[in-house]
Amino acid sequence: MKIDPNATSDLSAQIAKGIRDSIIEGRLIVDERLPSEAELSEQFKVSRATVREALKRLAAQSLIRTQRGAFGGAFVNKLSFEEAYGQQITTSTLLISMNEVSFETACEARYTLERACAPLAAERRNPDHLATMRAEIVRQGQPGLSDESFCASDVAFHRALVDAAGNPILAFQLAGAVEGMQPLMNMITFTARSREKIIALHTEIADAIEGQDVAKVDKTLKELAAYTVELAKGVLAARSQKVS
Amino acid sequence: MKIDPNATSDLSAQIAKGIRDSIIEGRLIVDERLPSEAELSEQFKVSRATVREALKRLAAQSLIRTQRGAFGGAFVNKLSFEEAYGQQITTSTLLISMNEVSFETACEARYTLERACAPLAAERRNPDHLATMRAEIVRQGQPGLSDESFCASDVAFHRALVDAAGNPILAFQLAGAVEGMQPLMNMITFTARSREKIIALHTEIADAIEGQDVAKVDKTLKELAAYTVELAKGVLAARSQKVS
DNA sequence: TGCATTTTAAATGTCAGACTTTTAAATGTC
DNA sequence: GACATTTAAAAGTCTGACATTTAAAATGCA
Repeated sequence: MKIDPNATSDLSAQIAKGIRDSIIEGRLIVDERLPSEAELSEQFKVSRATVREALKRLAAQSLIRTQRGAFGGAFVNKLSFEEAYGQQITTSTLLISMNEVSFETACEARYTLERACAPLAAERRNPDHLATMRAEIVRQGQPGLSDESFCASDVAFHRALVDAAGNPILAFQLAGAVEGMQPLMNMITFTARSREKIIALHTEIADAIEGQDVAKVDKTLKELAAYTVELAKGVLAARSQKVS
Repeated sequence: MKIDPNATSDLSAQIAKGIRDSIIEGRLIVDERLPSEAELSEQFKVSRATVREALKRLAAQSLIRTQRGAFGGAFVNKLSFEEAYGQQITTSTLLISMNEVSFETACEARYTLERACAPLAAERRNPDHLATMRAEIVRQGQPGLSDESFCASDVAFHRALVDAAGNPILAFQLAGAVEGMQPLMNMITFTARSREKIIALHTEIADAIEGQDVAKVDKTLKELAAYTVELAKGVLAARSQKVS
């Protein structure tokens, strides 16, 4: 693994890239220990500080973990679903908030993906998933619930639906679409009437999932998507006024 | 923004978290300049080296960019779709390769999502998308094409399909599912006969997209998914033998 | 011998300070 | 006014030291 002497980027970025490629291409395997910082600084002919910056970059992507003490060091990290979810959500949230993505676009993406999960969820759902969905529906009906808590419960409901599909890769891809929308959703004010309607739709969805009625799930999710966009219309109008 | 004196993690991780939260929650806005490294090291009462490690962590997530020279510094970075795609693909690839995700699971996720895009793609496709798909089909028929190049062209074909849906957020979520599977796909040996069959299916898909025949696209994608899993069966058998 | 304790060495984490390189603004010169 | 030069601020890099953590190795004791 060498570093390009006439590259434009920083040394620490180059070194990080070299190690990252080694991990991605399997030359470094999970739990393998990297050479110590001192050894790496010799190998790459840079100072320890520079090596450390490179390692921090990799740590930020959960590609390595470090352990102090004798026989410690940097180890190739087995990326867990948990960590991957977190990164995915951070990236999605920022992507949506920084690129003036319209509510419609984000909403379309989210519900398109959710509807794709629905057939699998209807087929594979188990009592746990159904119980979670029912519990969240109850929570959503609690009086005095803040808009943010209502949103969080909404996310939990949909998360249960996605989990019911029983495909962790699918769940991972969807985490971003569902949770990355939360900032946008949080701008909505949910009136008592709109909450009632959403809860009714959620109940229909849970019933249909339980009854394994794929067509009904699809239809209701479509309705929910349309209603969500409608609710957002007011917010969007207010936002565009603020800009002008 | 303060740092917890009895936290377990490193100072650089804590500082990075503090700044990261500020960005995510909008207290720091796009293109805003952070204080210089020297100023940050004063604010947080740590050395400049520690501040730099924190900043490198943020740079690795594309949350900031740095510029040298007078009036340079660290700026909150507007996360581009390009950058987000890259991170998403890296994360997905590692997640799949490190967690013994079965070919079936990854394949199911990928085709479930792709099928979800299909109706939108059929509706919104423009001549560019169709041209790209046709071009990739031609490439796939070239004699002497390596398996890896065949795979890469396959990815490009499906990328065009996803792009045709005209929803960048959807495209972003799918990038991981499609491209993250490449290492698994690369394990398959594509015989002349299997290539022929895949090309035929691709042609059917392109035709159906052009003709805006949603049902046909869906049916053909389903077939393609099933055929891909079948092709992988041989590889999977070989892999499980190697383990035992 | 066997167990508890202490020591030790190797590693990361942090710091302080110096020097290098890049960059754009300020200044000077024609 | 156009071009060259200076300058200052900032990131990038290096060096060397010290602090802290950790597990293995050595030691001591019953």
